[in-house]
Amino acid sequence: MARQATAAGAASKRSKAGTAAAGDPVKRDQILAAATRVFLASGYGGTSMDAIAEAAGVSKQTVYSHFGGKDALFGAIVRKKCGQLLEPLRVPLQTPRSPGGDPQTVLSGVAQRFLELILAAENMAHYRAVVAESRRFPELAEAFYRSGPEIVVDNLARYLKTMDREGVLAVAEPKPAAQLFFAMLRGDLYIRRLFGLGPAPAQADMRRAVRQVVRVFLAAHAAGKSQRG
Amino acid sequence: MARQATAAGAASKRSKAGTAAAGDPVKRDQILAAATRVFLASGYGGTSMDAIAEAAGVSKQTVYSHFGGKDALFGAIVRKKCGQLLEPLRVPLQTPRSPGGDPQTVLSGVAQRFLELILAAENMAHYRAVVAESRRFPELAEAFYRSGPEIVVDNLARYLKTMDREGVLAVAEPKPAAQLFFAMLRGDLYIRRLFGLGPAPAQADMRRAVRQVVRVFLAAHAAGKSQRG
DNA sequence: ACTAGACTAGACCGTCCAGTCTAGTCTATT
DNA sequence: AATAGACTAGACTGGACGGTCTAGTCTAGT
Repeated sequence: MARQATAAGAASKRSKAGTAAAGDPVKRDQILAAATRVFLASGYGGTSMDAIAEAAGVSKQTVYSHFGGKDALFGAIVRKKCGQLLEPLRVPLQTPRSPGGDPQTVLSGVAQRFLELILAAENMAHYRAVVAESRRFPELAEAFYRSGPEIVVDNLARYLKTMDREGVLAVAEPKPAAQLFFAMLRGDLYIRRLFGLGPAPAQADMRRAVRQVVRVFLAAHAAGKSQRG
Repeated sequence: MARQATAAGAASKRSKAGTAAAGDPVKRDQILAAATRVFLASGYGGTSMDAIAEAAGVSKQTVYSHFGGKDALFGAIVRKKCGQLLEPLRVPLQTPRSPGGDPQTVLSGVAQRFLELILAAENMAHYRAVVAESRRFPELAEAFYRSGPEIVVDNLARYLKTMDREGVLAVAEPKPAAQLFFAMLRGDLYIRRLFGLGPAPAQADMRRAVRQVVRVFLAAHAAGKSQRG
């Protein structure tokens, strides 16, 4: 554990040389990629450092040089995936009062993308790992929440607020409404998948779920209603 | 692992003697209770058989005599908790068209009980354990789903079907509607708790969530609407 | 040619742990 | 008193694993 200082220090110092050839960062990415695969497939406890080194095609010592130890490596891969989580969701709400989108279209798009995201095998595994280790690594659980659910909700809440202001929808409390919207999408399709029951849902299943959720949400927030939440 | 036959056989045979004094089932329950505590607190991988034996105040060998090994013991405690899951929910829908319950009251009751149930620390831990080990023990994940989410949904779906038939609500597809209802309750309150963020929610938070969910659900299924789901 | 630093292969250490085994205790039946 | 069966305490085995260490290779810059 004290060893990491050596390697980390050396690594950050080495960047002075402009040698674009092989070296540090490539190996690092190899390890990160392999570790992601193995950790997400077998969980923290079920993964050995030997297995990671082998999967990365790298010596064990190299793993320890780049990352300090098992905990740190696990943390690194979880955080990295957290950072990538929302990439597919950065599109929709840049256009809050855009011309080409009535609420139903916008919400359907968000819902569809969100559903695809959370049902993707890799993200399921990520979620499972975070939940499983939320006791051992509470910071990771928090990081996940902040970089996933929270951001997504805030984005939608902002959109809903705008729609409310413009009289298109009636959303007295945008944040709880947005939370509910995404909660609805973590429905049966999701928990069945989380438990590994049955095959991956078909596109048709997902579209049906999206339609249902959007329909219910719009029914509750049709303009003119005075509801909160 | 082959050893369990000996003990199990002996145990089942011994029941001929009517000796109500100490003996088998008491120890068994001690072990089960302790194992539940330790497993749910530390997860499968983080729990040692020595720890369980000590927590149960029992010799290690006794643990192995009653249950065949670690896997079997874990399976036993998870299944047992699955069986107990729904006890607090067996009350509500015995009265589908009862006199004293408009849908809002009935649904609020169901929602409140469900929310209390899934937010209880012990059940959270149970859920976390099942999710974490759903790869290693897929049968347990399935058992959980069948004895938890599925039953609850079917109950509510039956109720909604009745309400639809009587024209009190408009629920074209009872089962998806019921699934959505419970999905809404697994909202922000729930995932924050699942990740161990923040303190246990106050009663007021829960009541607010229940109100929101019931309001949205009823808005979408008000009698007269022709919606599906 | 020399050197420095990243890398490899794999031996190695200490620890933890599932599961087994032994020796002995306690209780109840016969 | 003798016996049988459940239990206890704890030593023990075998293997897995996190992490360290050694010896040596390969590549670049000097």
